[in-house]
Amino acid sequence: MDERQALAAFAALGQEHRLRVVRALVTAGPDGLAAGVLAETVKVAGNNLSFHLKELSHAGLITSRREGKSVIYSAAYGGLSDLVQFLMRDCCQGHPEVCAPAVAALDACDCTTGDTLHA
Amino acid sequence: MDERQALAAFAALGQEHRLRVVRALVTAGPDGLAAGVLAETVKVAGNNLSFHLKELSHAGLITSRREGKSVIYSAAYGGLSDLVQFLMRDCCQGHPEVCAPAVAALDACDCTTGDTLHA
DNA sequence: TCTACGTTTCAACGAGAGTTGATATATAGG
DNA sequence: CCTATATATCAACTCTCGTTGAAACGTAGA
Repeated sequence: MDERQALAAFAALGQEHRLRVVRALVTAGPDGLAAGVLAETVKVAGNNLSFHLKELSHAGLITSRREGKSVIYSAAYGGLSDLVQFLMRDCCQGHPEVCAPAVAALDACDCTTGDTLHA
Repeated sequence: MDERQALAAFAALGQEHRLRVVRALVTAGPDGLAAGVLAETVKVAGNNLSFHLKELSHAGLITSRREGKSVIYSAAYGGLSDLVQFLMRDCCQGHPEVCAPAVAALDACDCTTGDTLHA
């Protein structure tokens, strides 16, 4: 991920309604949520939400698929991890203990309770 | 970290000059960089940079200390990790494999080459 | 085909963010 | 004390972003 993409992603997340959308989709999991459901969850008018969803999609943070009359949005987990990686890259110039908290933060994720990683 | 803080942090990072400042400080390490050096690095006028540094500081992403005539800024690694944690919290609702890439992204950090973590 | 529903697009308005230039504060040295 | 350096503050302007309302598009069922 280059600076331009990261910039778009952070700018997208720096907006109340868009951040709530991403959080809702991250917790919702890969099944995602319909645009209408998101509109109720985030309490934003449909047309306005559509604008934000477009921006999030363009920033590579969410993906969409049509299912009948509904459009289902889901979090782009790959894009999110790329963003985290961009932010913390080269954080350990001779001082590994400094950015350890950042890694520990993600370790708190349930992902790591299994033996999928750190095997 | 609550939503309001995360929002301020993401909004702060969603600006070209501020993102470059944070990246410069993250790679610089805990020793930090003087405001003047940052101004040259990011190529922003001093008065303008001051405005951005204030915003980053208020967002909890950087800290400052005075050393003689200079003011030295450094990355607030704790704030950064809190932000990452906020973004990815509850990402594993029954699908641990989904957010694994995000953790793997941070694992690529040199921090994890030592046995400080995952012991 | 017609109607209902869900979602998207468009133009216009209002509010806020970023830049600039001038000015002010703080520290160090002569 | 006076000057030079480093950084911060302020007011003004410009421009972009987010919201709103009206209208269009796409899909499913009668």
